[in-house]
Amino acid sequence: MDIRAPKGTDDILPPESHLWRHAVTTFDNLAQRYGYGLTLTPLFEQTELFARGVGEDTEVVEKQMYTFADRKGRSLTLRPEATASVVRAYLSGGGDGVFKGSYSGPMFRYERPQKGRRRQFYQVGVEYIGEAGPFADVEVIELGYRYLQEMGVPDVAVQLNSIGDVADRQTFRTVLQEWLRERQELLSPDARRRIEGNPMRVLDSKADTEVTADAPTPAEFLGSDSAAHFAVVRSGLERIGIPYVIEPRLVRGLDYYNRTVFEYVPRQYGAAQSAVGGGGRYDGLAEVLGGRPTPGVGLAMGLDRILLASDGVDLGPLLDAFIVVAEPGNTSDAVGLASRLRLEGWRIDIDPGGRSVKAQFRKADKKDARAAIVVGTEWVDNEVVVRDLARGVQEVIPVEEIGQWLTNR
RNA sequence: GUGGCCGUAGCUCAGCUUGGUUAGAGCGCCUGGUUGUGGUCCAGGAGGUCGCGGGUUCAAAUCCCGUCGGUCACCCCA
Repeated sequence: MDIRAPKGTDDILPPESHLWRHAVTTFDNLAQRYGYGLTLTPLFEQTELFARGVGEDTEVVEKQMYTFADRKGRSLTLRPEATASVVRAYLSGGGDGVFKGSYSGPMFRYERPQKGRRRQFYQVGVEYIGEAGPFADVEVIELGYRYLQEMGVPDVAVQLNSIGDVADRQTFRTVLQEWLRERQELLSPDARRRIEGNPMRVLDSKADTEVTADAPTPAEFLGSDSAAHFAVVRSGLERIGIPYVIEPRLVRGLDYYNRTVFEYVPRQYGAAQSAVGGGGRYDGLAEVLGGRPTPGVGLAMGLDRILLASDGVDLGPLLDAFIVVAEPGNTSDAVGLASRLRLEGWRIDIDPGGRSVKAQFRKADKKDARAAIVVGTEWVDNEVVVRDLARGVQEVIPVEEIGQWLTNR
């Protein structure tokens, strides 16, 4: 086999894929409980959407996008994230009122793969569009935190910061730029390059932590509105019992953020890519994309990293029963029984290949079935043997009682 | 884009330093341990161009060069 999956992509097969399905359905259910509706957007968009939405000076747009020309020469890009798409979809649909959307699916970034970083990776997320008030921030942050709890990710720290509104950022940016220019020769080449284009990102660069230890932080430049907003976000989180820590240097890498930004970081997590999720407010994004000014706040969580950080979740047995064909002559009856039980909604598998009873039981075990149903000599009396595989006990019951028997297990 | 480590059975690896008869282990897989019964145990079996190409040598998984691939880290992000 000389054709393999492209660099940085993975095949996710059973049984591991069951965990992924669980991750997605858990998120779907949670988002529904918070009033978010499923929002499906294209996996590729006009390149312009990300260039403008995410920001020309960001790492993502500068060198991580999968961009290609289609047959008519249009520049398209596989989505590196979903927020810009959802906001675009909101605006395309009229862009009126409050919109709460959730999504899940693959994102694409051209990077050197490593642990917890793939070229095709999977995110779940929500966007709360059209609401400027701080309780939207609180709700989004809470939802992400609850999700990590449900996914068995232990000891999650919510790192929180406010980088101010557009005006605050402008003031801060100017001051920070000045401060950085004075220390240019101490900074890494990357950081020096960013002074003009995107000075805030120097702050959370690990290479320059020593130099920037006493640099000005966004918090010192919050206007009264932003400060009040942030105060309510914090008290709101405390009110519902979501623990957080203020991280003054957290600024995040995408240009569209303003005011509240946050990340979820599991403590004691070995891999280098520590954040399993993050998000923030993006009140200016809609305008950048050509829509009317619309506030918004959102969240994205990386499934790959969540599953790495998770202690594990118990999915329970994958099959309700495995049907064992005791003699070749019973195959047709057994297949018929499987059909009926599946129609009733039970998860049933069967091996009609004429293997030994022993082999079929082995398979029942391997397939993680709760029970085995043996179709054998009792069939002429309309009976089967039902065996509880976990307990190792079995009994003979009439065929029509199988459903009842499975229900009571 | 930069750097470290690694490519031997489906998976995880040993063997390579001191080149030499049929290349090993564990797990997994298949079959069996008589009478229709799994998960434990026991026995047997299938399965390998030693990533690929070239070189050195009487002889290369083992030494040298190249190449492709994987992996981890930096940068940055989910």
